[in-house]
Amino acid sequence: MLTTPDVETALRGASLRVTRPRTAVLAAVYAHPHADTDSIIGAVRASLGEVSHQAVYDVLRALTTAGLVRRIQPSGSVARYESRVGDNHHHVVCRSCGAIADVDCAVASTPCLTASHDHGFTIDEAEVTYWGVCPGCSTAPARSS
Amino acid sequence: MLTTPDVETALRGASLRVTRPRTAVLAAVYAHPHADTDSIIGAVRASLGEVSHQAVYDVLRALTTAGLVRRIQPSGSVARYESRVGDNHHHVVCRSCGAIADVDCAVASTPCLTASHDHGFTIDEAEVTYWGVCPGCSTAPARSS
DNA sequence: CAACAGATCTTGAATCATTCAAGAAAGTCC
DNA sequence: GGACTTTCTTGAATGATTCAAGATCTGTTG
Repeated sequence: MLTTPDVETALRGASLRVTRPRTAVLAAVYAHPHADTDSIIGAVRASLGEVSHQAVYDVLRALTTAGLVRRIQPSGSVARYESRVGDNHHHVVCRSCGAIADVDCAVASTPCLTASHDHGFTIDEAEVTYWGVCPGCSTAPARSS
Repeated sequence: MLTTPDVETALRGASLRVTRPRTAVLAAVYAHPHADTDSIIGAVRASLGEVSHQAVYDVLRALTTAGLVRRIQPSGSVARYESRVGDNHHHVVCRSCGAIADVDCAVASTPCLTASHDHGFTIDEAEVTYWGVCPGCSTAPARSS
């Protein structure tokens, strides 16, 4: 569990002003990895009372820009946020229910960055998304059938 | 260049009915790799005259389901489609202008699939997205500055 | 070749995540 | 404590994508 002072320290460390919405949003991202914006809004409101969705969007963008959280968005999904940053890990996404789990890359640090200079691009990150079916959905038949 | 008969053969091969919108959409995807839906609608209308956007959406979904085209959607981008399927290749995306280029995976066929059974997921695909800056944007300063 | 059945296209509206804008409120620095 | 700037609130707008109902066309059978 992350304490409020921890969160405040993280914010100040990133030269961000410390406000109630910000501490609550950052704490929510830590508490609910891979949560979408709507879930985060819900979590923030549960701890602070009413907070505008716009504030949450703004805060998430500020935190993402500052590098305190990472935004991920698998195809067909809304934006999701996580607090694990800087440790080159990847994600498995369930094709059936959309669940996301972390996966430490088997290969060293930056795996497929080997394809580096193709087409003259200057590549700075390789993002890997594994697609499959989660344990829950592989036993239970797909809801849609 | 792909001829109309080629496209029709591809459609029939996938057990899809051959209609004008479908041949035009499939040809457009072949002609404009990584085009977004709106561009495809434009290309289709250029060759057929008026076609409803709904038809294009339907066709793209049918083609995607049939495996004739692949849908890709990097974070923050709208859906894009490409005709290269079945050859495990990946993409480089320019952070500045959103340009997309193909990258053949340096590693064998299914690169990072090594992380396979983490969390009990049954993984069937590993999708890699390289993020960087394209040649054009790396020389010219970012438009936004 | 004609007719049938079902898939596919057209039209028009709705959804929903995200963003824009303007003013009020709060945080930081002096 | 006060001024200045950033951030939050409120309310509306945007835009890709989807839903729905009816008309039309394709592939197939008689």
